[in-house]
Amino acid sequence: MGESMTGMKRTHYAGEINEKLIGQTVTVMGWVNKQRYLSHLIFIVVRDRTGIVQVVVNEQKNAARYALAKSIRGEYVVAATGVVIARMPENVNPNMPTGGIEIDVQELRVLSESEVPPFQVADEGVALDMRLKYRYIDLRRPEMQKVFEMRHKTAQVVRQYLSDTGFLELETPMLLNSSPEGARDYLVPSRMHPGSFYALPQSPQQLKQILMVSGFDKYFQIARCFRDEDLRADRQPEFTQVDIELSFVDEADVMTMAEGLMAKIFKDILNVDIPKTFPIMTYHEAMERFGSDKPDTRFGMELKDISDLVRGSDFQVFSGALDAGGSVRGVNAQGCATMPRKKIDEFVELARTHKAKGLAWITLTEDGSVKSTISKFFTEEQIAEIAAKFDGKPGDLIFLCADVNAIVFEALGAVRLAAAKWKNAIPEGYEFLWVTKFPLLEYSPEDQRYFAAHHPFTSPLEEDLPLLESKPSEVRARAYDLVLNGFEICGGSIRIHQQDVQKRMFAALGFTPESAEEGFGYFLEALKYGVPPHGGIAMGFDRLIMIITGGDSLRDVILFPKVKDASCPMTYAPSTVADVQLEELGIALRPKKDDE
RNA sequence: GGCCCAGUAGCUCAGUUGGUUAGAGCGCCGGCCUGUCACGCCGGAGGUCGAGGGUUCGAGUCCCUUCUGGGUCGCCA
Repeated sequence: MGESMTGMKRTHYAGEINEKLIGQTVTVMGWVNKQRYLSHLIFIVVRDRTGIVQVVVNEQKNAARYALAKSIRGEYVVAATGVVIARMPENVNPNMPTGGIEIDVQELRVLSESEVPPFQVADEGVALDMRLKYRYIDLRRPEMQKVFEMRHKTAQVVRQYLSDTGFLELETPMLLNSSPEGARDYLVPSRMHPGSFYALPQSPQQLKQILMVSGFDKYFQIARCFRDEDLRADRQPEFTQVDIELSFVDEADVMTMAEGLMAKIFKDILNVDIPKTFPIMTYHEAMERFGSDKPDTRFGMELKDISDLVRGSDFQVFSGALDAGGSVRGVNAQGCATMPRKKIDEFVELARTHKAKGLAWITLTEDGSVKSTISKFFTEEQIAEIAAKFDGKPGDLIFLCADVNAIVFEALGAVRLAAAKWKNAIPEGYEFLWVTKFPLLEYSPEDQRYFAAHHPFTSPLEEDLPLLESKPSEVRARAYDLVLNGFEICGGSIRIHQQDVQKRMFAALGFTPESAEEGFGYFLEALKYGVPPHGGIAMGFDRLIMIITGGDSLRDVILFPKVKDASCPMTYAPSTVADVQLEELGIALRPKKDDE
């Protein structure tokens, strides 16, 4: 049920009604945020995307209209025409932007009725699955409207800035072909070619490089990307990145461009001035100091290597790790000496999830005494020496971990972050950091071969090129990540533009010329016809919006996000399809086995 | 695929050692109130305690299985 709006035309948004309009006749249209009945008066609060405004209905002025108003319920869509009037001083609501005025109704229509909604728009703390199932109601909340307005504005700033600095916004296809390496593809079957499949882009990587071959020189695209991998709070199967590529540039050129873009976004959207340039740290240094390639540098608690202090000790865990070529390192959780034993156990468990065998600790209590899990194996002097290495003070809690470096870094990196969160020691603000010179290749023991850490078109550092065949794991990449508050928000690299280097790269990855041709044929072909030196960067647009809006999940900044099993609670996608559709595509489904 | 946490009214939650008829706030329905605005007051409806099985004289509470959601490891060039 609902009336037509014929004859009525919206003149203002609810949030636009103000004292300047007093005496004017206006028409607002929107959702009923709240009704209040007071004997012969009814107050209806109308909400639209700009705000709310109160409409007054008086029984004595028109009984029929009053009866209609009385039937109105929450979330009905209504149209109201009336005169803007000033409220009597005692009736002003100072908590409401439009609290000084109200609309004295002359015409009221119900454009659409609403069932009682499953939750109230004003409710805080509604469970996520409810919000996602009824996302259209959830999105009516002013906070959500604000998030997506900011998302829009940020996209506008990106477009404006890049256009102004000579970039072209170009669209690449969504229907690509699957390529080896990398994440799982979302596949799209081809009706015209039964048995063949398109793949949705994981990123427009190869195509944007081809655009450089084509001479477009400076390209960008706000591109939807797809990866069929498991979800996380900061990972969705489809997401948006600002994809950028430039020709005739080196690392510094790309980084300067990205710094300018960030400065523009933070100024225009948040009115925050950020540094003109960001600090640069190598991957190696980031791991040594923070145990992470995306460290949150808003707080200290840096990792320290105490291998030399504990070498030759009777403590098997430490000496064993050292003998195996690993290290003993730790992190000083400053001010955490009061951490309850139960909480400490959780930290040990946290380290274990990151494959550490355990976690030792030294508590420097406020009264000057020292408690430690390793006191059996070390003298008081030795423990004092270790504590001194961490600049330990009474009230501190030092965590120690021994293993191969990769595990020590990862475990302590996680411990460092968790300790700072527990202690509430992470200050507000925005800390940017470039992390550079990532390893080019990573060895996979399972597959007994190297994989590209970034992608196979990332250029090695020129000085490391001779190691590509002899010591592949020591080759560093001309890659750079931009880290903001512990989130990787941009990643990019200078690409390989010389055919011979590209061939050596594929060889290092275990491809034969034939298998490389099979997997990347069209791309390798393109590289034969004049390739400018080029590089680029991709910005995780959703993550950036999440940080800008202060959210802690990507789901807060994506309209209709997927949940843990990659389904959509609102549309119920994915779904089965009719047999006839499968037949057209030449697809037969394998019958389910009993144990599935 | 592994591990951890949660699931009680439409929503958010409480529910003691396993013990009478499972509660609250908000919302919803009805009534009253001529300046409400988190309106107030009176009354009312609303429950397969996620599902299934088990232990027990007795299960929201204990055990097993399972489903749903969240977090995380693997995975994510």
